[in-house]
This record gives sequence, C-alpha cells and structure tokens, in this order.
Amino acid sequence: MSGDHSHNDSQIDSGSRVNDSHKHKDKYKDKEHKHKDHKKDREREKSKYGNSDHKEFSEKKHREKERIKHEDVKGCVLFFFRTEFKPKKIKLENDRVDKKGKKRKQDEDIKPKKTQKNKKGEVADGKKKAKKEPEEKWKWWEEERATDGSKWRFLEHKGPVMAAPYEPLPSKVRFFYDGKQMKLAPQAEEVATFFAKMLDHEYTTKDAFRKNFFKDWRKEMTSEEKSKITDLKKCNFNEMGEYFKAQSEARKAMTKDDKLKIKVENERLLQEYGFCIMDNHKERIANFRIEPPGLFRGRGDHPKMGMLKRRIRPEDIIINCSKDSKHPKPPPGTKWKELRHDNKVTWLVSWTESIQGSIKYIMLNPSSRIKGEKDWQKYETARNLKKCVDRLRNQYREDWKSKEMRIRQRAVALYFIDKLALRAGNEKEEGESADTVGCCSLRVEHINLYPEKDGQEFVVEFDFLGKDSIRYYNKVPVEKRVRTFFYTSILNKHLQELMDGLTAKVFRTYNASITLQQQLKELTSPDENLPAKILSYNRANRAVAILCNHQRAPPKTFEKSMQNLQTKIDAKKDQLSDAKRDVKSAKADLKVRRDEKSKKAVETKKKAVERLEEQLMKLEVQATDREENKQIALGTSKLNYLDPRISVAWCKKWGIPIEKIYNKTQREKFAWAIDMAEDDYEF
DNA sequence: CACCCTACTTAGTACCCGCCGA
DNA sequence: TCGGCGGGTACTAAGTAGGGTG
Repeated sequence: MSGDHSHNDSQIDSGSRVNDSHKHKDKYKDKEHKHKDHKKDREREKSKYGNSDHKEFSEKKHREKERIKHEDVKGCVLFFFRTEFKPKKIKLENDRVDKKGKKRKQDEDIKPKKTQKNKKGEVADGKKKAKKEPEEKWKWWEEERATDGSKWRFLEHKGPVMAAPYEPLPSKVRFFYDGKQMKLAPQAEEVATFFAKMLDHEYTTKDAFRKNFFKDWRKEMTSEEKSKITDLKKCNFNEMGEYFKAQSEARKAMTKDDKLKIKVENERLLQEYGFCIMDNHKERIANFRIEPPGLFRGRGDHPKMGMLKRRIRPEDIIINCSKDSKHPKPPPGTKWKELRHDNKVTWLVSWTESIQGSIKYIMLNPSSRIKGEKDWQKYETARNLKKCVDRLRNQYREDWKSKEMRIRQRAVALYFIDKLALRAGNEKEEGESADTVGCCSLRVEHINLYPEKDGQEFVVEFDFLGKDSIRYYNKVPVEKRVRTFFYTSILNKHLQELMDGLTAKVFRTYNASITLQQQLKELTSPDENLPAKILSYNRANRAVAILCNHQRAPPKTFEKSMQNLQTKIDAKKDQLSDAKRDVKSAKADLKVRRDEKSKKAVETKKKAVERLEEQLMKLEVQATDREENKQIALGTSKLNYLDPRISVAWCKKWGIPIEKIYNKTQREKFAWAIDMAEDDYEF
C-alpha cells in the first residue's frame, strides 16, 4: 500500500537502528557517564567544524530569539524550529448534555462515607440498567460528558497534608565550621540538614550544586551566622549525616508493632485526605501532600541544582472547591492564600514553587473520571489521526517541494515528529533548566548529515539530550527529498488545520499505539504458551518504548539478578535431566514388569518432566525478557501512550488474564478500557 | 504575534514493603 | 527469621500546549 509508506518499517523493523542505539547505549553504563560523554561528543562536534561561523555559533549557542540560520560545512542550513502549534478546541465525540445537573444537590445526598462510592444507582441517570456488579464500580464512561468546559459541578475535599514541621537536631549532633563547633539557629540548621542528608550523593560534589546551595543557605542564616560561615568547604556536616543514617537504620530496625502504628497512621491520613467528592462520587486524590522543603534536584546538567526549595505555608496555598461544599480548614492560626471556586479546572490545591516559580497542583488519581475521560479522549484523537494520516503524510511530502521555505521546514519537522516520534520541542528559557531539546528546538550541533553511511544513502544522525536529559541517539536513513530539503525546517502551526484536535504529541500517541497493535499482530503466535505470549507482548511494548526513547538506568542489581536467574535455570536444567533419566529407568522397569504400577510410575515421571520443562521455559523466557529490558522502561509507554483497549483486546483474544498485563493500579486506571473493549477492537 | 501564565500530561527514580528462599 | 529482590508506588521534575494580553 503506497499510503502506508515505509514509515513503520523504518521504526520497528529497522533492526539496524535498534541495534545501533543499543550498541551505543552499552557504552554508557550510567547517566553520569552518558552526560559526560555526551558533552565530549558535543565538544568534538564543535571542533570538527573549524570555521569561524561555527565558533561564533557555539558561543552564541541558542541565545538567539530570532530564527537565525547557520551554515554548516556541507553548506546545509538548519533552522531552529519553534513550536507554534495553535490550540484547537477538541470536541468530545460524545458530548454530554447534562439534564440532571441542576437537580442534584450534592451536599445533601452525598456524605463522604466509605459506603458512598458504591452508590451509583441514583447517580447515573438512566443508566441504572442491570449493571449490578458485585463491586458496583462507577462506570463514568457510560455517562455523558459536559460540553460547557466545566470540569465538575461539585467538589469537596479536606485540603492538603502539610509537610511535617522541622524538628531541631538534638544538641549532641554537632556542626563544625573550620574545625570549630557551632550551633546553628533552627532556620539555618534545617537547610544544613538537607545538605547533610545528601552527603554521600555525588550531587554534593558538583560545583553548581554547592554554589547554589551555599547561596540559598546563607539567606537562611542569622547575620551572625552569615558573617562566620563564608566558605562551604569549611563546613563539616558529618555528624549530621551520621545522625540521619542512624535514624534511618533505626527506622528499619523498628519493631513490627511500631511499624504497624505508622502504617495505621498513614492509612488514616489517606482515608481523611486522600479522597474527595466530585460530582457525587468519592474519588482518589493523586498527591495530597504538600511537597516538603529540601534541596532542588534537577535532572541532567541543571543550572539550579542545589537551590533551596522552600517550605510551603498555608499562606502560599490556593484551595479550589465548590462554593457549597464544606471548605477545607487551614491549620490552626493560619490562613490559605486564597479560596476559589473554579470549576473550569481540575485541581484541588495549588501553590507556587520557589525554584522555577511554576505552579504545582494537587489533582486526582488516574483512576478518576476526570483523568480517565481525558485519557480516553486522547486515544480517540489519535485514532482520528489514523484516519487521515495517509493524507497528512502525502501532504508533508508534497510540502518538501514547496517554494516557501517555511513550509518546507514545517514539513521536515513534521516528518521527524511522525517518523521518529520526537517530541515537539518547545522553546525554553536559557539558564533556567538543563539544555535539552525536542524536534523544533534542535540545533545544528545535534545533527550530522551523511550522503552515505554504512552502506545507506542519506543518513541523518541525531544526537541530543531530550526530556529529562535522556540522550537520543539515532541514525536514520531518510528519503531523498528530505535530504534535499533537510537543511531548512521550521515549526508548523498548521496541524490543527489538518485535523481537529491535532497537535505534535498526538503523533507520539498514534505511532505508539499503532505500533503496539501491529507488533502484537506480528509477534503473537497462536500455539505459544502463556509465558511466551507474554514475552511477545513485552516485546511489542518494548518496540514502542524504543520508538519513544524511554530509557532507564540499568537497575543496580541487574547483573546480580541475571546471575541468580541463570543459577536457577542451571539448577532447573539439572533437575530436568535427572527427571528424564528417571523416565528412562521407569520405562525400563515397565518393560520388565509389565504391571499397572510401573505403568503409572512412567506416567508420573513423564508428568514431572513436562512440568520441569515448562518451568525451565518460563525461566528462560523471563531471562530473555529481562535482558532485553535492561535499559528500556516499559512503564511510561504502557501508562501514557498505548491505547489500553489494544491490550485488553489482545488479552481477550488470546485468553490471557488481564492481570498478566496490568497490575492493580493499572487496571484501575484503565477500567474504562477493560470494560468496553472487545476482542476485535481495532485502534 | 510574541510573550507569559496556567493547566495538565509525561517522565525517571528513590524508596518502600511484602514475599521468598536460605 | 532474616536478608535480599523485585514490583509497585510516591514523588516531583520536565515536558506540551491552551489561552490571555498588550
């Protein structure tokens, strides 16, 4: 099919690509390494271009606000992409007309009791039906959705759980400055403990971290302290550090009883603060605790690492709830910053964080209606893209020929977003965060062009740090036209014109989901047993994770756990050969005796062999799976990119228990999909 | 349109806890 | 009974993108 272009082949089947990236990754055993080496790479990159243009470029880096073009040695021009996607209203495919809304007096017929959540009859208008599951979970997906942009009609909650107040250190725990003991006032002491707790983390050796920490720490000091403490190197936090280590040891060594007490208390807190009432239903809150103060740990080479994340007080907190709900009370003697009643948003609590000045929120759990609807909708948008993706792809190919540079650039950006599942790459303020990029913020230094490489024509080599400073490295043979036009690219704004609700990230969702579906089709063989099928599923999942570049640091215990597994496998093999020998001798016995008893014995022994073979197989599959998964994170794609209905359908089709694919939390999040998808679901 | 703020999704990791084998 | 390990979760950073403003 011409419309189906080489797209997916190049993503998944291009074994070379996958292998390449793996090979590459192997060189980078841990993150730190990765970053350093990456820097080196970049250095090399720069020096490679000896010309002054490039020196100038690297000095200026991406400071330019305007789109400036830069020539590289090959005479290619790369434009900075920018995201200029303009939002478009997303229409829900089944907009809800709420006829009942007015009539409902939530505060009357809802009491935040445990039994509440199972009352659904009176809520789901006209949907009472016979859906009397034993557990009677609320099926919000069978109800209609609001059309007016309101996110809820009633919202009641107890507010956040504040961070535990600071407890000053016992006086026996000393701090030394320049070899002399010094008692710090609680304010400065608290901040010092943050540092002390991180002492054996390598963060504390980084210049930026130390500099930022020290600067912010000094702000918390009394003037006396400030005048004394002028050099971080002269600070000795060791006793503090030891103290906290001892504390955590003590916590581990606590009696069962004490541990239980803590557990009970946590449970109480969860019951009290972990739920809210939203539109007649008790819903779980995702993060009901205010983030405690501490030292900021950015990811990658973050310019603000080590800065003090200050303590959030009630006076910093905005509460959002229904006017007619029981409002959460601030702690005694304090006030909230603001109490508002905005049902156009989904959050319950917000505050401004002190590092970037961004707003943090308390919101609902993924299992909640409000998150679930949105998630469902996301996949519906991606399915809409499926319907017109051929047209779009043809269009951007056409656009490569456009006379207008902007259009060509836009088309190239879109091509990479589509083909490589790159993120859009929004503009970031320099110096505010780690230097990471996405498709539209790629700079010349992130790309190499080869007319010919490794026997392939027109190869583009990407090497950059993306979200979370995760390295993206990939060599991609591109279509000739792209090469021709590659040097020009700019951001597009027109996605919305192409399709209702289309944004750059929809491509990631679409390509991830369609890839899973295809891979499942391809990899699942009917006569495989269950573990093998699950391996196939994981492999399909893995293909997506690779596409989306979802990496993880290899678990610290990886080598060891592989060894353990291998030991188990070896042991199992031994058992198996023993068992086989047993069968043989039993058979020999049977030949001689020819009685029922020996016949039975043969049968049992055979059974044992079968059982062992199965167990062995299971272990081997597990080993393969784990090995292949060494530095690939499946969770992110599973949770955020793969239409759960594809997985549900696959399970139904092959008789796989859903529990094998989704754990409890995931089943709660995807309850809608589990309920609605049949075995023939097509993404 | 550039800029800025806000809202919400996506992301990796630290850590916890229950379980399992020694 | 204990230590380790492995899955699950909590945490919170870091993205995308909508929407308002001047």
